[in-house]
Amino acid sequence: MRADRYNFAEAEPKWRKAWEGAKVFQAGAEPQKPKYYVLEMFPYPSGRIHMGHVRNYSLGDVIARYKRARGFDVLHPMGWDAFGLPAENAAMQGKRHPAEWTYANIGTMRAQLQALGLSLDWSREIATCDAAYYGRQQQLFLDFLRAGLVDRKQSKVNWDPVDHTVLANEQVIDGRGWRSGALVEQRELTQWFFRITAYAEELLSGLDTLERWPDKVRLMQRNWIGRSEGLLLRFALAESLGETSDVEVFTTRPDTLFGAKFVAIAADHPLAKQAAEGNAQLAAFIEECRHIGTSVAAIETAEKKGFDTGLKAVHPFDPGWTLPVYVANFVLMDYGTGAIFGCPAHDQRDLDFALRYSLGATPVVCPEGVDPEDLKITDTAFDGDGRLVNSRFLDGMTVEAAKEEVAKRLESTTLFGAPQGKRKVNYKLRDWGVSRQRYWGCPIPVIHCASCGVVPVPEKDLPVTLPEDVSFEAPGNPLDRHPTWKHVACPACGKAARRETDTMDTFVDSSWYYARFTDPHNAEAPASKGALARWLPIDQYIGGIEHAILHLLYSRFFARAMRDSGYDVLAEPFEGLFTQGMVVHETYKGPNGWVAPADVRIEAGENGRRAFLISDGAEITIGDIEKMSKSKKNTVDPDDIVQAYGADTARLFVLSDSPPDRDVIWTDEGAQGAWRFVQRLWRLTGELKRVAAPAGAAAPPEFSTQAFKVRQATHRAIAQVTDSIERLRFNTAVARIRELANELTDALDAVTEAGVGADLAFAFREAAEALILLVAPMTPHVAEECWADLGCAGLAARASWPVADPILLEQELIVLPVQVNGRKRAEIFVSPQADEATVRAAALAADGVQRALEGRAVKKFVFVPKRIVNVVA
RNA sequence: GCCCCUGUGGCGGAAUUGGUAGACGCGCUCGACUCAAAAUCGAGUUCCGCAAGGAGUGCUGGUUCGACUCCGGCCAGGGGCACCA
Repeated sequence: MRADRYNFAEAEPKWRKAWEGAKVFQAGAEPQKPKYYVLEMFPYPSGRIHMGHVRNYSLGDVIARYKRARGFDVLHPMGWDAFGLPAENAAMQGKRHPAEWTYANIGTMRAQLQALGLSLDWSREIATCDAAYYGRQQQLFLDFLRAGLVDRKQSKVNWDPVDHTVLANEQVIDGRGWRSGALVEQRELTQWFFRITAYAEELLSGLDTLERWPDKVRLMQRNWIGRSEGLLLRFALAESLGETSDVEVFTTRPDTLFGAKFVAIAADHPLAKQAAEGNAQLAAFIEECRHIGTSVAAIETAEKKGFDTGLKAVHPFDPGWTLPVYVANFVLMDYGTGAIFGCPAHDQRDLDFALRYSLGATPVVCPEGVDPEDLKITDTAFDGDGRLVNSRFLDGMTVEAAKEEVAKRLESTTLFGAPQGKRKVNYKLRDWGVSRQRYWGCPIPVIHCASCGVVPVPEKDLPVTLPEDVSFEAPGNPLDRHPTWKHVACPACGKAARRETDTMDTFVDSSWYYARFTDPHNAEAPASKGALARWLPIDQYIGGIEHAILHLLYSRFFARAMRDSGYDVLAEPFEGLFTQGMVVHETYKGPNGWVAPADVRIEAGENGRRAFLISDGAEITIGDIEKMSKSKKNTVDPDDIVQAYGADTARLFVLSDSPPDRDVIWTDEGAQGAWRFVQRLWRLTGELKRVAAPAGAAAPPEFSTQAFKVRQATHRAIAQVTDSIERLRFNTAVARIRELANELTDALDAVTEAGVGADLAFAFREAAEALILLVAPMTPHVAEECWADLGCAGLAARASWPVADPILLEQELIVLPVQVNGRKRAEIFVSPQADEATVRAAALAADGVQRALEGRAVKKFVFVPKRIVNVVA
């Protein structure tokens, strides 16, 4: 017996079981079909899923289910980005082992994700903290080491004094640790680095091939890589300082060389250290520079400060012209050469500095149409284009030509036996420091031997597993404190040696997981050749914009590093990328701070919405709509929604209304709207079933107008929903499905049960099945329930995508708007094939057109077939 | 400071990519059913106007038969980078 209401609580688990039993979502079962790899960024097992996860995985699931219906062998896997600091923090606070904490969270979150009915191949589930996974990562590390893509170098690192760990530059936000928020200090340590800079040019040019990536992300990566072309040039010192007789600078503006007023070097430049040896004041200044420079607050307020070393640099084009050499706090040691020449007239920073130390500013570039005599530099530097002035042999040249001329001359002159200048391309991109002094990460598989140096762990000894018996009582790295773990015999000479106790940055874990999914249980290799070849690249990757730079750039690097270590993978792992928006929610503020939505009652009237506390009825303030966060208490727990309305409602809501790349505002009313539609689908298919032909009925030879119209509505919806899904415009796909539901409701209202002939019955059957299949990627459970109720064979999840019949998309009569002078005045009904003369006659005869013309003559008649008519009078 | 994006009803948004602005949903108003409520169903809902009609996609100027869409200048909001020589 068919119930009036759709009971999701019964239906949803039932259909998930059916899918599981039939192994519908297992990838690779049909190798004869084309492959499609859709992947959402895997979650960190923080404890519970949030609405952002629901949105991310619902988006991916629509694509996965749609592509499956279109005949692809779909790979849609799920795993856990399971290493990282929170597990260790939890261990310190809750005295639980990080592994226990992590796997408990994974258990909870897996159950939550499964309750959403996602079409995932759970047989491929991985966790990066599993030795089966990180052992293969260690293998990759050794491959990269062998290929010369790994470095070990002394380096100044960002030290987080709270988390007791080194942070990558990218993990320092506003001078503070990205997790702890503590002010970062600088320390010198020997660190492991991936040589991502070796791929700077390739990572940059590769962006141009990523046509299915958002422009925004490509631009952000481009800026991050930060390519600039310039010139390395050496200034001779008028008097050598010890061994040092010159200083090399990098500049992108060699054309402004005749405007130079000073040379500035970084505080940690070797020359600065040398000069400070006999100069206590300079040494003090250098020390001062070291203390600022980390926090952004300091950088913003810090003035351009310098200290004159007393050294003089000789101008490359005039032996009699010397420039003072300053140590300056705004010169960075790790970009270019750590030294610059300053041209105050054409660089704002240089000007600020020159004004402070009265170094002058001679303009050497004059914009077109300005008299050089009128050129005055006061407090704003001119960085625009123009022609050279005050520059001897460069005078009159364009900036471009002058750059070329200076480069050419300095390349051919020599200083101390080497060319004085050299063209150079510089990048902002730095090598990727991956060492972390942490326990809960992938151990770096090398051994330090006093006699053999750094020795890679032999492959047969992989994985290097984490010891389980560790304590988190003291700060610092538990691996280093462990009594036995680090003491091993050197694989090369057999003498006592020491294991590397650093673990890898967790960004390493997420840089290749997509490759592991192709062959997740391989015990010999990261993945087999065949699996990589079959599944990569990822056809559609989906995740948050917050990973626009780091994760995506590291993954692109990893693919290249794998390629160059002998793996058969493409340089670009993600062919299509989609960055989805956040789930946001209104905030509520009462007298005692933020109030959770669950504790608020909203009243809406003509005069707007007001919020009241449920507990005592007191009115509270409705605040801004913001990203869901615990601090603002504006979160909605997905479990509560699934409990109250079912998974389909939650899925439908996050897909409706907002385009997927924009933020979606969670509202209770909207959730109820989604719930109503889920119920309506059930009722509507029930009503359609009552008048529809049985499943599999043959098409009648002829269709009445009424039946034909129902078929047209169905096929037009099929075409438009398909197009929307292809373009990832799920909000319009949902809207179009709702429109079809409205049209079918109207069609049902217009007939009586007795008046339905074979043709109309066929049309209703076709419509009901199409409606269900179109909505199935979004609300798969109710679709399955309706599908079964309609008597259709098999599972809706296995059914083919409906195909629109082009003949049914054509219309015999169309509505053509008629404008007079660009304003719509009438509508005429004509055949889409109607010629201009016919349309003109009909248009001019229309009442509204006659009225608007007021007897004036027609000056021009514009006719765009199937679109519009415009009468110009 | 530099770079980028976005501005459409009360709200989220749609618009065949230069061709009927406001699809679809939320909210609201009125009505039906009900003792009542919920649920459901029906009608309406850009603004001004009783209406005829007029105005209208942040502002402003332009191109065009025709502009939310293209171009110039402003304004507002959001994001990224940030002493990168």
